[in-house]
Amino acid sequence: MISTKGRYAIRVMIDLAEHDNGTYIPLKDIAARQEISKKYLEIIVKDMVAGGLIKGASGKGGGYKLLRKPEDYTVGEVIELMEGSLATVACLAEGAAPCPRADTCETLALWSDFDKLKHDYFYGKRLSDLVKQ
Amino acid sequence: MISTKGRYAIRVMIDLAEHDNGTYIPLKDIAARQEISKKYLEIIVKDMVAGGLIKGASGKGGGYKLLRKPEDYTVGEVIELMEGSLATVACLAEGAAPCPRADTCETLALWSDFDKLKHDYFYGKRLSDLVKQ
DNA sequence: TTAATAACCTATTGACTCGATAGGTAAATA
DNA sequence: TATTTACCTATCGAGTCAATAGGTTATTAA
Repeated sequence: MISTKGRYAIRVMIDLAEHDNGTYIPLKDIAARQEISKKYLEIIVKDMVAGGLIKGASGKGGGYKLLRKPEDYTVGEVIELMEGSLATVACLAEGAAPCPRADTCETLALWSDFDKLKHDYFYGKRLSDLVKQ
Repeated sequence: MISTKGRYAIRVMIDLAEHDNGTYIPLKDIAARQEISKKYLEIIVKDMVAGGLIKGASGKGGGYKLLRKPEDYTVGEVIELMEGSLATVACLAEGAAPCPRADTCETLALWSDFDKLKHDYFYGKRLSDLVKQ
């Protein structure tokens, strides 16, 4: 299950893309449009800034904006950043301890084949694919 | 992420398929072969019995056995039973409250298309596909 | 210069899940 | 009748999830 962190992050990205007019978009506006607690969103956009997805500016006239064009973001990178990993099972996550049963594991291919499918799907989707014109 | 419940359940199914000789297989043996705590497996096989995947028999000579042939089990049904749902996001899980934003949600198709892919993948895999000859 | 705005920071919360462990009871067979 | 085995209930510590709360710093417009 993808948690609110990943899901809300994508909605923030879409909102920023749809309301991009060169200026910074205040989180207050995004929170109102998306009907998500602004306080909770703060935590999420903080990670998005740290991860290089968006840029923030303090003070009056401040807010957030995208760093790239919508077609240059993949959904996969957003989810992976926010959720920590896209892996279906723990042993396939980045930085996981090597599994001692890997050589004889009869389910490894099941999971890794699916992970490939998942990776291709989400890295094949771009932010621009989600934005309404 | 698929938890140990789903993953261990599949390994139990594979173990039962590979050691099926008509008799019941004691959980002690499965636990030893799979290197999983027998006590913990008890919780898991209990759900598997309740879900109609396997059958248990008490007493000496007892244990567990499959109810169908390996080719008549799909991986999807095992995971879905053990994890409760195969859904990627909460709003698409069976019995979820209808989302008030569904009509205008710009991410719904993203998730439901992926869920279809996932469903097809896991319901397309059979237990017999995982068993070594 | 000051008031307003908005990001940024740290901490805490309650509910829940995860992955087990523990100890006991009932059933079936050799 | 002793042994084996499933079956049952309860509990646990650690962690995650989805927020809430309150304060500080940065920036700009009046």
